[in-house]
Amino acid sequence: MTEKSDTTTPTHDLYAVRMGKLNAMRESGFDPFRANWDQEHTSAQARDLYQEDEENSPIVKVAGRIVVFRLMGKAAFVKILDRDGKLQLYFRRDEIGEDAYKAFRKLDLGDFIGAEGPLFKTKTGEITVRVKSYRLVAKALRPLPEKWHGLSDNEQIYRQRYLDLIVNEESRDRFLKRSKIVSSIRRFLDSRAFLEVETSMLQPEFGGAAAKPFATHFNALDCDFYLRIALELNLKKLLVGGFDRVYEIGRIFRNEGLSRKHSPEFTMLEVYQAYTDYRGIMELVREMIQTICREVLGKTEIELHDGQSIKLGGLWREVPYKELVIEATGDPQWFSRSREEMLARCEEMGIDSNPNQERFEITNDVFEKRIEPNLIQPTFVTHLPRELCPLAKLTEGDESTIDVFELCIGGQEIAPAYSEQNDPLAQREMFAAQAGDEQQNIDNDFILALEHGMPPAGGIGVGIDRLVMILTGATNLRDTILFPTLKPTDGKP
RNA sequence: GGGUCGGUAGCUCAAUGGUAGAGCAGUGGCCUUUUAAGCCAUUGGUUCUGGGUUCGAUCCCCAGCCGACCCA
Repeated sequence: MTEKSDTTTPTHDLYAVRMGKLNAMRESGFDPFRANWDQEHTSAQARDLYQEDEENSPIVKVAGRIVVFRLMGKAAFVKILDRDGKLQLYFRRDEIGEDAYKAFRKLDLGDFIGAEGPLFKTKTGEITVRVKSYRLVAKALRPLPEKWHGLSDNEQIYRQRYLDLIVNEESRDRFLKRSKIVSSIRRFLDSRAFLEVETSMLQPEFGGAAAKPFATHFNALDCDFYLRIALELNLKKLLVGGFDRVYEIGRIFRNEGLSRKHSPEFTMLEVYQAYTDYRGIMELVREMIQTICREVLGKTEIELHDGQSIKLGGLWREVPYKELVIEATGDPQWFSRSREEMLARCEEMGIDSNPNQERFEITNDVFEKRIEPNLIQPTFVTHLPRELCPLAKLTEGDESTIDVFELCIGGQEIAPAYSEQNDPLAQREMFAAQAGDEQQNIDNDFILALEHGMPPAGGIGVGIDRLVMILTGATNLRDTILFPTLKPTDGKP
């Protein structure tokens, strides 16, 4: 393996120097790759043990990667990084002995060490371990990126995320928050008696959303399968089966382009609750996001780069889709206009709209380009046109719209929610209308389930990556995904 | 897919149609409370790839690859 990495990446001096140090150690009988250390305290735990009365300061045993190395003759300051962050260590020749100090001087940035000693405060007040003994427990053969500017080459950040996590604190912090957000979601839903389930990713048919799937081949059955594009249909079958509060957090795949806001694989939370409707879900999702804010961020206000802030506390604005469109177009009669009239108005407004589109699609262009980007504060956009989703119930009294809301925050759509359609006959009609010439694509399996009876229910899908983006101030979806999809490199590193 | 910008040392970045530079990292030396530690010395380059123009190209031109941003 070592030879292989030598051929894929040119050996440079920094690598050779570190290899030399490793070989010298091995020849002297110490192999850092066979060493270990009992880490008894994380950096944060160690710091918590500090006592002003330093005589009584306990001995701590810590371990981590060396990220700062300041050598000053017969003493040195080192900082190690562990899962809780950084901790400063102070090495002195007269504390650890001549031989140990001599070996210590040969350590490199990036090496993993364990260290033990009492705590003290430096002149500038930083809690530091006065090292009595230490051990090298893994050698880094390659150098870390530059300590001050970190790593800024995007491709390297994504392909070698580990380097980004080591040197870019903001990135490290964002991924820690992502994990906490997900576990906070689980706690919240579990506490309300929702059942977490896992449904199939590999499916013979795909459905539940309008998106192109990734296709794959199942050799044993010699037929094509698809990676799921939504969780919806399976979860509703579980409502039929009597699991009347379910959720799934899982990866879904959509065979579309990449952009700042789109990734071909992303994480979706879908929640279904029986005996409620979209209004009940409205309250559920607001409370869920507010709980996450409290637990993970400790606040409900998020500062944006332009000085504005998103205020997630309290009640959220609620406004019908039609009202927003009429306001944006300045045309109270918008919804009775012809396609031509709509297109003409779009042109006036500088909106590029495909002239072959249906009226609802043109209207949706107005929404996506002129309305959504301005919905910075959390907003429930309600009563969308029925054509936009075939899986929701029609609004009583206005059958041109459906009982849904689209939650927008920070100018992005975060979560669509519906009063779920449970009338199998209406569902079949909606599917048929949508399928047009491709009636064979109607999901009869799903309708069969509905025919057995599904309780009235509300449901919601939350794009976790986008939620993390908003809550952590990321400007690019890929900054919230540890290993985002990239073009292949043809085997080159 | 289109437009704009970029690709130079391990990392972050300069520069020039005429022998390619800095900071950090590395190496050697000084330095026992540093905070991007400091001081002295020093190693390190297929300037993304392939063509072209030119006496001479890292720079100019063309094509390609990769990336970022914007648009579709």
